[in-house]
Amino acid sequence: MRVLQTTQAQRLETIGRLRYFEHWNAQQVAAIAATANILAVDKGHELVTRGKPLNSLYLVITGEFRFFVPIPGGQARSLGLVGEGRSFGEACVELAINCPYSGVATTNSHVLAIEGTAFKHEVHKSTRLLSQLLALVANRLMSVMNDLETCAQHSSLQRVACYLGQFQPPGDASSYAVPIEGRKKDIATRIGLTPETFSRVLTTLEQNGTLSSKGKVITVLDAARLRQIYLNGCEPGY
Amino acid sequence: MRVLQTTQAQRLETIGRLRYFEHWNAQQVAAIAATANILAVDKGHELVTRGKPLNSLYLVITGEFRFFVPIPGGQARSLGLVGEGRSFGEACVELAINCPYSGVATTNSHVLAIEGTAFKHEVHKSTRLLSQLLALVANRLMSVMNDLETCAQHSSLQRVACYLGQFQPPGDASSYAVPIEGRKKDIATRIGLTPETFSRVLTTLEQNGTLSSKGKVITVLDAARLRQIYLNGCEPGY
DNA sequence: CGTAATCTTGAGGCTCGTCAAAACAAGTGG
DNA sequence: CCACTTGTTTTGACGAGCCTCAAGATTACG
Repeated sequence: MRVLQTTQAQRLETIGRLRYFEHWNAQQVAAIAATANILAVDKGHELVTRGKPLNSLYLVITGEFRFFVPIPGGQARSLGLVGEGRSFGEACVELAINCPYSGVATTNSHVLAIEGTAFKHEVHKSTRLLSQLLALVANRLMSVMNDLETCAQHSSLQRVACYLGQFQPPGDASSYAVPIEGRKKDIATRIGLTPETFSRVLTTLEQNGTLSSKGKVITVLDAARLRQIYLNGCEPGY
Repeated sequence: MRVLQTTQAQRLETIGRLRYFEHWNAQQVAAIAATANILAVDKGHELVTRGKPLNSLYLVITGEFRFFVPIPGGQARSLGLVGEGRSFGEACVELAINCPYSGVATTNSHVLAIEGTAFKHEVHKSTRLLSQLLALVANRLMSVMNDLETCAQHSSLQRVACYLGQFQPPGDASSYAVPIEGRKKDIATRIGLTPETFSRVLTTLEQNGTLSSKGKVITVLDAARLRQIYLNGCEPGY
């Protein structure tokens, strides 16, 4: 990881292109640009570490980051991916606490690192920015609650069914595609399973016609049956 | 559950006694008091339900509520307790989404129900109130992340060790008390175990001198060993 | 003091994790 | 374009750990 040498003008320009700052006025942007840095992060580098202080918040300009909770002597628990234009670290910066997760670059990436205190200072003067940040943190809370519900399911079948059910579009289409970003391994650990078990469950569900799994493309074919599996658990026949 | 007939003066007086509103000025308090109600909730009544809209946020005046995620055909996953002076529902109200958890009164309780739209309207006009709410939601996020980490542990021993480790006070005292509010059953499901397994793990840890468990009082006696269990997992001898 | 709820203890079955190896996919350099 | 490397996914066999069911002990409460 290295800090790119940038001028204030360059940083302003970068920030100006990010939708994250679309409600920020020129003065607010200038204040945080003055303390910001652009970092080049190599693939595989751990930019933030669970338990360590987090003095900046980060915005992904290009590339992608994977987040997880490390577990002593075992598979880390995945939390998800953050791609271009999205951010992380707000809640830690806000509370000035140690980071509860680790994050590594999945690709060579560029990130904008914004000094936490400057960010807080600007945001806390504006109801508009505070509202925006509040919504972001609240959404993150809901997302984690959702994960928590999924891994609270008893059986591996139910966990997978619960996970896949999230992606059902509004309406009652019985067939829909499930987006798989990143590795299946990460989906597995995210819902509290090993990659092996996750793979086995997918083949089971494929064999009984509930879904089709071809490489990185999973398609739910029978949403009603998926829902039955979720509700009934280990009903005989599955 | 019944709505108590109250006057604006009574509601103002109730709100005035709650620390939650200590940074609210008279005008702000008056605005939400106008839309508020005081509810008497019987023990066991489910005030909020997972998946249902939540149009109010709630403040517990007297009594206590238990929150959980219901799981089809099995033990619900506990989320924790909310006692007097504390609140719930902010994040749902903010995002205007369905409630991700259910909550029941553990005792006959009185709660202040505040109309969500009025609350939002007032809060979003003030940087001070927004900051307060942001901190509250961020803290809740961290709390859930913490739970998530605990139930991500592999073995039941590690989960319990991880849970108990949270309560270690700063410094390196090897002995400390663990507060148990509510039922052990709820601690168990909160960390992804059955009550039976949780009970067994406690007796195991008691037999090897790591802690003492007498009814509702758990005392960690050997914090260093607890930490070893957490780190090493199924090390022989435990 | 009696009823209800919670907690503990016991026995057994089954799911899931572990280990290991093969199949597959993707990216690299010649 | 193809061999090679690296990393991910799949498949198989096996065993441990946890959940389930059930009954007893303990606590809380009216």
